[in-house]
Amino acid sequence: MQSRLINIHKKLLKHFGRQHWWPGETPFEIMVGAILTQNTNWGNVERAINNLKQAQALNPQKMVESKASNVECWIKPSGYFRAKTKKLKIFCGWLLKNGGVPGVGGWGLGELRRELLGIWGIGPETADSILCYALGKKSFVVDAYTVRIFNRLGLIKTKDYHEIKKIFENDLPRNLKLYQEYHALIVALGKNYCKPKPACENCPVKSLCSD
DNA sequence: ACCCAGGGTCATA
DNA sequence: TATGACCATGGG
Repeated sequence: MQSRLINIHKKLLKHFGRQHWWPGETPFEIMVGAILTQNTNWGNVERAINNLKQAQALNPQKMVESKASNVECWIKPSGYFRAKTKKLKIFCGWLLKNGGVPGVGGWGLGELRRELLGIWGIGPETADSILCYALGKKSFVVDAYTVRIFNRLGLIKTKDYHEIKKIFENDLPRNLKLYQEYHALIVALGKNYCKPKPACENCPVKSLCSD
C-alpha cells in the first residue's frame, strides 16, 4: 500500500503541479477559510473573506465583538451564514481565551486536536485543515473527495474518517509538505475528474493513478 | 430545473 | 451505529 499512495501522489503532482495550499495569507485567515468552506465552493468563500478584509474584520477580536447580523452580512456569500457566524464567534472566543494563534500554536498535536474537536462547529476535517495548513502540524486531512476517490480505486473500503486518516498517516512518510500537497492534489483531482454522478466507468482517475 | 460544493450538528430508530 | 433533515449561497 505504501508504494501505491506515494506513487499516486507522484503522478498527481506531475499532472496537476504544485497547488501551494492553503490559499490564504495568514494562519488566522486559513482558519476562517477552513470553517467557511464547509460544504461550500471555494469561490464563495473568497468573496466572504474579501468582505471581511474590506470591513477590517478579519481578526479574532473583531469577530467576537461584531454584531452577529454584521458578520452574517459579511460572510453571506459562503452560505449557511447564520450557522457559520455562530461557528466563527465560538471558535474565535476559544482562540482568544487561549492566547490567539501563537498561544495555540505551541500546543502538542494530540492535545490541540482534541481541543479543536471539542469546539462546536469544528469537525474532523476542519480541525485537520486548521492543524495542517494554519499551524503546520502533521495531521493528514481527509475529505469527501478522498473517501470517494480511494474507494473507487479499490484501495480502501471504508468511509470512516479516522480509519482513512490512519491509513494515510501510517503509510506516508511523516512529512508536513507531503501532507499539505497530497490533500490539495486530491481536491484538484476530485474537482476535475471525480464527480459523484455519474460514477464513470472509464474514470480518468483510474488511468491517472494506475501504475 | 437540477446538481454540486474543500462539513457539522442534531434528532430519531 | 446509521440514516435523514437542516443549514444557504452561487456556479455549471
